[in-house]
Amino acid sequence: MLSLKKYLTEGLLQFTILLSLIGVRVDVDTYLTSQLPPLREIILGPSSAYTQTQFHNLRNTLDGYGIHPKSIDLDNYFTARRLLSQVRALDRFQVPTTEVNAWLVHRDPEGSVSGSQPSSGLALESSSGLQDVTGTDNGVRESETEQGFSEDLEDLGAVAPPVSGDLTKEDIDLIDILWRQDIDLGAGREIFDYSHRQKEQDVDKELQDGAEQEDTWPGEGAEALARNLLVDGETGESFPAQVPGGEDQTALSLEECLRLLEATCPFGENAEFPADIASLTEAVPSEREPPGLQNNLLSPLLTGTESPFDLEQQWQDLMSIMEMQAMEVNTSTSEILYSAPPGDPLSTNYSLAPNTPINQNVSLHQASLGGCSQDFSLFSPEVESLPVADSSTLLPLVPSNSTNLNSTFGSTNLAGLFFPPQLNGTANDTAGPELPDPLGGLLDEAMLDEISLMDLAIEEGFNPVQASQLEEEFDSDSGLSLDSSHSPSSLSSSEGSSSSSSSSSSSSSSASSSASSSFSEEGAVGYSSDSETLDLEEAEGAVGYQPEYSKFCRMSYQDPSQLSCLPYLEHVGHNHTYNMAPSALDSADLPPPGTLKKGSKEKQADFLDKQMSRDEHRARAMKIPFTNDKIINLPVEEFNELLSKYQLSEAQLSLIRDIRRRGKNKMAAQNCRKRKLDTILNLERDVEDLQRDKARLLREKVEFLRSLRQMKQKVQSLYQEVFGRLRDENGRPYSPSQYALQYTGDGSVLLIPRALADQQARRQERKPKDRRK
DNA sequence: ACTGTCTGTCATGAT
DNA sequence: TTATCATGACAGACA
Repeated sequence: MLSLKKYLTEGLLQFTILLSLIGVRVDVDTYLTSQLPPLREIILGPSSAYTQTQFHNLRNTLDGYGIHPKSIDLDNYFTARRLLSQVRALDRFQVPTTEVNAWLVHRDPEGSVSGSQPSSGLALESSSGLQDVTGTDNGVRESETEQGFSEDLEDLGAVAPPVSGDLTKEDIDLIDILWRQDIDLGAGREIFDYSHRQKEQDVDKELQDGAEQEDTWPGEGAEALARNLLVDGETGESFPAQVPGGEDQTALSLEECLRLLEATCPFGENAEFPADIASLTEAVPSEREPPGLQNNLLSPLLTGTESPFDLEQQWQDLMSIMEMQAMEVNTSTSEILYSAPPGDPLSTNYSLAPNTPINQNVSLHQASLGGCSQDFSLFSPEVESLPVADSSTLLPLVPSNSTNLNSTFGSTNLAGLFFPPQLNGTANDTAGPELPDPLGGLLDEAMLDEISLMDLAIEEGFNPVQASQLEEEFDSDSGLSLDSSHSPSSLSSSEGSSSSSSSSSSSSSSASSSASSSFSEEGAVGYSSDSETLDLEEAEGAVGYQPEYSKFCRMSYQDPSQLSCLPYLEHVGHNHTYNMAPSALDSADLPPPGTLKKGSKEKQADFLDKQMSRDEHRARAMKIPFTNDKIINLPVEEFNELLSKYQLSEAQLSLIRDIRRRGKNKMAAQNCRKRKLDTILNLERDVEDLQRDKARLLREKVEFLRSLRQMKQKVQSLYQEVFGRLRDENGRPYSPSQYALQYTGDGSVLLIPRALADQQARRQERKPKDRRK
């Protein structure tokens, strides 16, 4: 729990930084107006504070384009930037990992990540990106750099998890500070109110719960968001669902970007397409957005389609962030899945599995993981195969899409929103049927099959594990309580517990009870023999073998199927005389040879006599002059010395050696059994731990897969979006059947002929297979 | 009487 | 070689 809290705290800080670096401010403001407190708190607070710098950067940058800093132009700017960095981020989708988060936290704020993550999208900064070519001022570049960094964070899952109830006062204070800084920028203070935060936390809790119970919130969140999207929390500007101005500004920004893009790239073959578009998290694929953005943005280059400001996109952004937050919680400790080529540019995988973006999820759907089942529904074949209510969402260039906004947006079916645009080819040229599947390589069949199996396994293992955890908590107490309660004759044992071995089941239990205070955890060191006749003197201090006894109880308690504690306790009446302390053994003196019959002087003599072992009786019969304890436990030298002191017959010596041998073997057997039991218990614990780990890893894997799917869908939509905006010299769109975008390792985006792209895709597809072999 | 468990003992191998 | 230990197998005691 502590680790989780720590992680959440760190995540919050990371997320703060992240958001500050992202240009999501305006969008976030939109979210602020929503009824989704957690986002408002987590996102807005930090972002607004850190965005201050970003904000000014943006302003400076935007000034060059005549965008008013306080106007809705910011929205446009951010939208444009988001698109660019989305495209830019196409080549660095990565599985979020905790390790990476840490790395990001300590990362140089400069944003020069290329060294540590060569293939990351940050490489774009150094690459011949759009900005570089166009020679925009440094401000832009910096902001983009930061944004790229933040995007990386997001891509890597660095988004802070919902803090929920664990939000510490420091966190709140930090957020408060950040918000205060941001108030100047127009961010509504009410959003930062603690009450809001409480609500947010509640929602966060739901989100976290969703991590295990898998998302029941989306619909509500979407509705709430939809209701409140209309007001910009920071600027206070009303933001109607169909805000014409907003798109215009956004369009302008985009237009500028694209213009730069065009200037950079002649849009011929191999034309370089520096994709610097905003963060992925921020820009959950906005199927709606494209139309609106295109609308006015790309006037010279693109045929714009009109659409209102994209509410759906914002909603999706929100959902994306929330998803990542929720994901973060569960993936806090995961590093395993990160083995997937982290920096592997999408170019590597981009066209590996064209038109098969979703089929991998079949196994997921089949998985019956309880907690995740609902999430799986997002990717379930049925859902994915469902006809998108508004296919236009996937077709940015279709002007008529805007009209369908409400229908789609109103839908609570997330699956529909995240629906991959694979089927849209008919409606739009840009939405080519050959849309590559950049992430297909990450979701290979084997991986998914494994997940399916793990899902099945987890169902079996998870609950038992939890149960065992609870049982372990009871464990220590249960053993003692059972033990003490079980010894009905403890009182009777008190009479002769110091020196007598138990003669019956009752006395034996007394022995065990007395031993409870003196037994040594490590192995049986004592020895006591069965008693057949009364001999109080000789009776060796019978010390019950508490450890083994308790362990049996424990084990049986943990798993009733293995051992039934009660039945075992019934058998406790046996002579559990292990681990007798050497001192107790020494206390037993030589038995008076004549006391073969019950001594009337000692009441317990009867019982004790019965407790005598066969060897003891034999020894007495043979008139062995020393106790069996000594015979057995004395060191060899002392034992030999002892033997030398007496004139013993051959029969006596033989008996003594047998007694010693048997006695030692007896203890050895006890130790052996104890070890065996310990081994079993340890194995049991190991199994439980492994089951827990397995369940945890499976959850993490599921989360990763989910995020991967989302990112893949983002990529698809962005691909279509970007591709759809590309125009050749004549202003005509490129045919997706003839051209394709390809991402290179340095972050640049190339427009290459489809044939070449397919060829490269095939080539890269073989590599992983070869590696496997 | 039967059964399961615990325990002691033996045989055997290892140290 | 002897002593000791470890362990499987067996049998007796016990509930």
